Amino acid sequence: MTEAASLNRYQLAELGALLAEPARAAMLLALMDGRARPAGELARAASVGAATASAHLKRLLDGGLLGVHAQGRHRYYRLAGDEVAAWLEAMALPQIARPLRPASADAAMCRARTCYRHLAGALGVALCDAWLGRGWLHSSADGLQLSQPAVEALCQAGWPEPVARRLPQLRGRSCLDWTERRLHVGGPLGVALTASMLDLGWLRRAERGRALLPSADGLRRLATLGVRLD
Amino acid sequence: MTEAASLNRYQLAELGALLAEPARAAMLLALMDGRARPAGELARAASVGAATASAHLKRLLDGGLLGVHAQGRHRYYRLAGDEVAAWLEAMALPQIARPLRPASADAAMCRARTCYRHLAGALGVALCDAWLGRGWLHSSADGLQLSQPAVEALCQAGWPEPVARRLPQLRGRSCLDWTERRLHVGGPLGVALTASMLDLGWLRRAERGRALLPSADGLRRLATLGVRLD
DNA sequence: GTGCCGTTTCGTTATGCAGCGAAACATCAA
DNA sequence: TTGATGTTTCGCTGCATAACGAAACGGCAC
Repeated sequence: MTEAASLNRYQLAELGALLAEPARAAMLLALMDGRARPAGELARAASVGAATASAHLKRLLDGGLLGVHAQGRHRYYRLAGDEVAAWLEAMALPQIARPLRPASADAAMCRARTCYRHLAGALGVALCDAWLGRGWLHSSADGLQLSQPAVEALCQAGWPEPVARRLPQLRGRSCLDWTERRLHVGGPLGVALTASMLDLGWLRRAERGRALLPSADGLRRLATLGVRLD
Repeated sequence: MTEAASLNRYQLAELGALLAEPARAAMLLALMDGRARPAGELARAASVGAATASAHLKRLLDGGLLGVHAQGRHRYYRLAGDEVAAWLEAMALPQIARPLRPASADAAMCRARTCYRHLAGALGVALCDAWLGRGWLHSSADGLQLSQPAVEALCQAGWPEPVARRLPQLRGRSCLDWTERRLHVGGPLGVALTASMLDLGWLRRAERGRALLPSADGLRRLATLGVRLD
């Protein structure tokens, strides 16, 4: 059976239908940076009324693509999980778009961005390569793991010690980077690393979109950890 | 801009809409093994009339997902290229399907299958790993290349010499395997290797679907080339 | 030539669904 | 309490399009 190991025609069509509306596509794209957003903001992002947006969000929720948590009179929607983010990333990858229309490459996005909630782009790939090369990351059956020497080095570089000490307990998932076509660190480990770098001010989020902007200090610190951008 | 480096909401919706119809999804799934099929056969695969199928095929063609070549009174449709196949593979990957419905894993598909026109699954990954380990494959900026010692070994194992001699001129593309989550050899090199293994009878296509069945002889020969299935 | 077959085009019908406004519901701030 | 704000539900209209049958257009065989 062609579809035995993956989706059958109805499941595939159902997923396609969820993307088939520009309003829903816009909402999903707006959520790809991993932040949760209230319904009204998503309605504005999609340029539709509140009632329409609500209906679309319900469909995406029922389809398993979104999660939601209520807080006061707001309902915050987010992508349902890392798999959904990875899937969307793959869906929206430029290779297939290129023949349709040349994609305008955004330099900052190529350099560093969030892939859902972890670091991707040239910087993410450089980090993964460098640390694998130094033996700071090793891959086992259940994913990537940080070694003890890496923890020491992170502390040296200014990482808060209690946070660094917990990192080896987290598992990383290698995640294919669509602009670089090489692997970077995702999963709980990738998320934790990225969160710390944001906290430390080595990176900050762009006002809009998924780009991450490394600070001068951040680049210096990363260089001492073997991570260099050409 | 969120979508700067990839698709905007309209392009994403357009692609979604192409998948959103079970009939079109069925046609695409039927073409994922890389073979070209006439319109009538696709109509039957999708369980719709000839007129309806023709309209769907036109939409997929205009959308850039299919290619076509006429031969006599038949028109043979095929996926537009490797990127489309890879994109569909990503669309239909089981991770996102799992929460919707547990996917029934097909043992033969997991072991060996076509990823569009090249070998994927456990066997494809094993081949890639083994040959990279032996230095028979090396990766350069523009992809994977077969080394001369590998050519000699292939000839030893029964590969037709003129074919084997041409292999180092072909470039391979490393392709992420969705069941194994590791890389295998795609691109022109992967296609050529797979075609030869089919010609040699080391593999044969399953009657239906994308599974590839290795013969006892094929497994023996592959083992002499370092490729082993656990 | 004539008939057969695979395919596309045309014309038609019917259905699914996106969109909005109005109203209901919930939460927060006076 | 009352009013303001964020969100969902309901009812409605209009449009896009999937489906089929009939007919037209090719290529092939006799």
